Amino acid sequence: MYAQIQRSLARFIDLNEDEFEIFQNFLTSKHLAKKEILLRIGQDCRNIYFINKGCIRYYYLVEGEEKTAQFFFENGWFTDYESFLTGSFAENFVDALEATELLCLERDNLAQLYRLVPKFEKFGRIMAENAYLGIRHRTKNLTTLSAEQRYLNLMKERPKIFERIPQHYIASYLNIRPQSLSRIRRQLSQSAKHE
Amino acid sequence: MYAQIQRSLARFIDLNEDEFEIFQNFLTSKHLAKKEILLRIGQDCRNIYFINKGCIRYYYLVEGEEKTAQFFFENGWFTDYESFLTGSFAENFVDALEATELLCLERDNLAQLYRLVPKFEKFGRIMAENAYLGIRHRTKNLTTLSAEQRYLNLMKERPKIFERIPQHYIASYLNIRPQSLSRIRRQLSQSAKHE
DNA sequence: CTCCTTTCTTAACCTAGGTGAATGTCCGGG
DNA sequence: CCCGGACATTCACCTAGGTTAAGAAAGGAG
Repeated sequence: MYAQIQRSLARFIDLNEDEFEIFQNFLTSKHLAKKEILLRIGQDCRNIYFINKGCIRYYYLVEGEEKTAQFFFENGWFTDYESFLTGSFAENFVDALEATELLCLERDNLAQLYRLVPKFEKFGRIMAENAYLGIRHRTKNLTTLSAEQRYLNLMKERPKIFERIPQHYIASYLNIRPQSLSRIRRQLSQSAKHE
Repeated sequence: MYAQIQRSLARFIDLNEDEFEIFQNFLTSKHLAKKEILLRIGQDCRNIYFINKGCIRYYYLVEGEEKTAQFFFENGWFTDYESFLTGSFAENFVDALEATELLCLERDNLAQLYRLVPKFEKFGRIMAENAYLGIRHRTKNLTTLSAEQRYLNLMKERPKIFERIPQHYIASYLNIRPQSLSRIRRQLSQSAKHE
């Protein structure tokens, strides 16, 4: 149950047995059914989550329409950073696209960890840095590439997404309508034929 | 010279005199003329900068065209995070829009600070967290608002920008062409008249 | 297997914002 | 004070992607 998270953590900070045990004792586990909602808008996201198994969608609503900001898979970490860091109400939803198993680390426990094992400041820092690098990359894509380029790019960078996630969610992640994604796919397959 | 940075730092971490002095000794200062380039694409951004005075533009090139990612003013911190954190070559430019005075903290010195004064891990973490929150906000704007809404929004949130920064840079920050910003401004002023 | 829901595709039409080119304005340097 | 270059505006035209509506395919519950 803790093998994956231990491996993931080891990539950020060196912990001895005792330190990892302190960490481990702060964790709780949670199981989500497919489509189950983990976080609703207006809630306080008090946890950082590690995904042992499954797939998570992070999204928000704009005039009733769901906009997907990110997908997370096994061995990934996620949280609603705005809410987690500032204690403010989340402006986002999180749900499970598959049956999913999570490990949860509460904000207060992380704060305690910072005190008990100062090395965890580094963990917190690296989490934030990675979150930053990820969204920076995404934003650059969104502002500089056409929809078609974003689609091709995503296929190259994260082909796994196309094996597990329904197309209309992918469209939403690409910030286009499902119809537009269909159109792009057709155009690409036609221009491929004519070669 | 160090009064501003001390005040800014105090909002993140509590330091005693000695600790601040250690920090201060790691700083160097730098003066930029208007339009002077601080960081070029392909360079390694080895510093975090604090702005004592002036105004900085952070941008990148897409097919020869400058895309403004952010503006920074007095009492703000900035760096090219991708490059600073990973040591990779910067994909961005930084230049001064006005005569600007900076304080510079080198990557290696920050790493030393982490060792000498572990509290600075918290500083590093909060820097990264703030960078994350900032870009997240911007990305949400870019993906959910029309150009006109982004313009109105920016006027409300950061009116200072309009007093100091030429309009074509603002257009670039809004991710539209200068012509489009002109059109939007005209439309707004006309619809204002008809009320 | 059947029915119902969800997902995907196609097509006709629309619109926000890009493009290119011309004109006007302003500002700093000689 | 004047000239050249940078900046802003306007207009005519274009196009990527949105919208609406319909039907086809796929998949889960009973």
